[in-house]
Amino acid sequence: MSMEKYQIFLPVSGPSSPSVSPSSLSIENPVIYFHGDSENEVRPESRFQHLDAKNSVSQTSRICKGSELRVKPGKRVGDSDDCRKHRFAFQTRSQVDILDDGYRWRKYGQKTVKSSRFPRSYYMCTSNGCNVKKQVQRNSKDEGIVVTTYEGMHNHATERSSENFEDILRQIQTCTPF
DNA sequence: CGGGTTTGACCAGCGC
DNA sequence: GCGCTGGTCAAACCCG
Repeated sequence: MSMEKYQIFLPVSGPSSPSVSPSSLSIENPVIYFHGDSENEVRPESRFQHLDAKNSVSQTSRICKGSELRVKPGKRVGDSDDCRKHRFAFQTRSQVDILDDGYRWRKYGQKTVKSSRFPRSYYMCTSNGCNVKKQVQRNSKDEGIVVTTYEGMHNHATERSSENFEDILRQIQTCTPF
């Protein structure tokens, strides 16, 4: 794995330590991208693009762009704020799509996307009042890589301990200040 | 029976 | 204006 693959994009605001802990996975060469706060005029997308312009980057920005604009009458207006304020994407090399991050997720949709030959799955947190969503998709260039995009902040604690991956995450962040 | 998944339909934004 | 695309809904279904 190249050194460049370990570059990490830290959020300008938002979760200081993302609750991402696929402890049940065989994590190999995690590649993590954090998406900054667009409200603060920070455009981390450009930094994304130099690393992986064709995959998770463009999709992440498209996802949130759509979520901001598409608010149905009387339906979850708060989603747009969460999306703008807290979102990040990361990649893991894994055999399974679903990351065990300690939260409970309900799948609410799956779509085939044009940019990838693999379907994109949509999940929402099942905790009452928690509007966090995530999207999971395999990298079309490398099907061993799973791209996970989180939107929003959990307003509750994890249901299970997720220390294993947090340790890994901490090590990565320590090794690669950006 | 309750909770989660599947899947087709629907809707809105965007590009042409 | 229209078609394409992505995100969400919701009914049907599955499973413990």
